[in-house]
Amino acid sequence: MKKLSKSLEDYIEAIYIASNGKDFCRVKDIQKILNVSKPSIVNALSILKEDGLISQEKYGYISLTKDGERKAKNVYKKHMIITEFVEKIFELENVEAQKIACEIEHIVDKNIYERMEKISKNFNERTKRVLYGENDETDRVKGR
Amino acid sequence: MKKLSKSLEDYIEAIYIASNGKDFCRVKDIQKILNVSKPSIVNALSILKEDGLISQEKYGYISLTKDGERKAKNVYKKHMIITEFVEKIFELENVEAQKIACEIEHIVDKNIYERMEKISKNFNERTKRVLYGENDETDRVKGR
DNA sequence: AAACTTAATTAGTTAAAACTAACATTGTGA
DNA sequence: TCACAATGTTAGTTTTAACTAATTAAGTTT
Repeated sequence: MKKLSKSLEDYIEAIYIASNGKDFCRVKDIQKILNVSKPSIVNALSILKEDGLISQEKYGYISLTKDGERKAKNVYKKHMIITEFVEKIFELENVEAQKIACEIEHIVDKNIYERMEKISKNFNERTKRVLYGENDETDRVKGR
Repeated sequence: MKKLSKSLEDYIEAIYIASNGKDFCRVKDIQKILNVSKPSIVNALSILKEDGLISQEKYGYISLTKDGERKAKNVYKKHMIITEFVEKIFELENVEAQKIACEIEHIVDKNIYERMEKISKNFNERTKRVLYGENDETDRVKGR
């Protein structure tokens, strides 16, 4: 299965989110999520169709194929992991973190987002203090 | 001063690096750094010229203007900060970190890379242990 | 200084990803 | 049911950033 471009990753992720539990969505649902013109979407859909990641007949519902769903879930998971990581490590609002995740998700490979996941899983107040170099219990013990 | 596109940021950074202390460089020096064709470089130079960030006469040396140098230093500094951060937090080789930094540097804003800087400055073995959830002194004290 | 090599430029093309305007289809309310 | 609104598609354009091939200029060597 060949690699999708950044923008196609965004589209397939948006289709997944737009479907929201159901097994289909429509162009307008994607539009709400991505804020691009309908022709842009239609064009992207035609490529995803060629790649066998979605199916849709003219003027009809859009749905992910097995392959497409696998792909979409991957992208989405990555997105979630990165958002959480960015949110925690830089102390950002979710909305802000989302924005950054959107861009970073096309850059980082598995190795890295697995590390992000690990770090997030472990993250707490102390992590934050240690990270930003504020004093914590350990420092007091050592008399600094 | 208007914002440069990602690729122009890369070009101006490359010019800065290619100049390497001197106050000029040549197209071929940029080519070594960016691995793009000469026409691509020439085209980028024409835009940077229009924007008043570099000066060059035909077939001549390329040099940054005051504005251009300021801009270039900014981009370069950002690049260094991000590289260091990525290197430390994900335990990557410098080369790997560089690659990621190249892409991320066009995404993150001041607020974020200042946080990166802070984190890097403070980073040590203990930070790493805490981040990845391995036991350290504090844990032992607490008898976990 | 003529010939050759290296470097830079010009001209023209390509590809990705967006857009607008115009058109087609579907669905709904009067 | 027919008209209108909402949705989707087509066609054509624009922008950005790359490319190759061909040309021109500069620098070196003999």
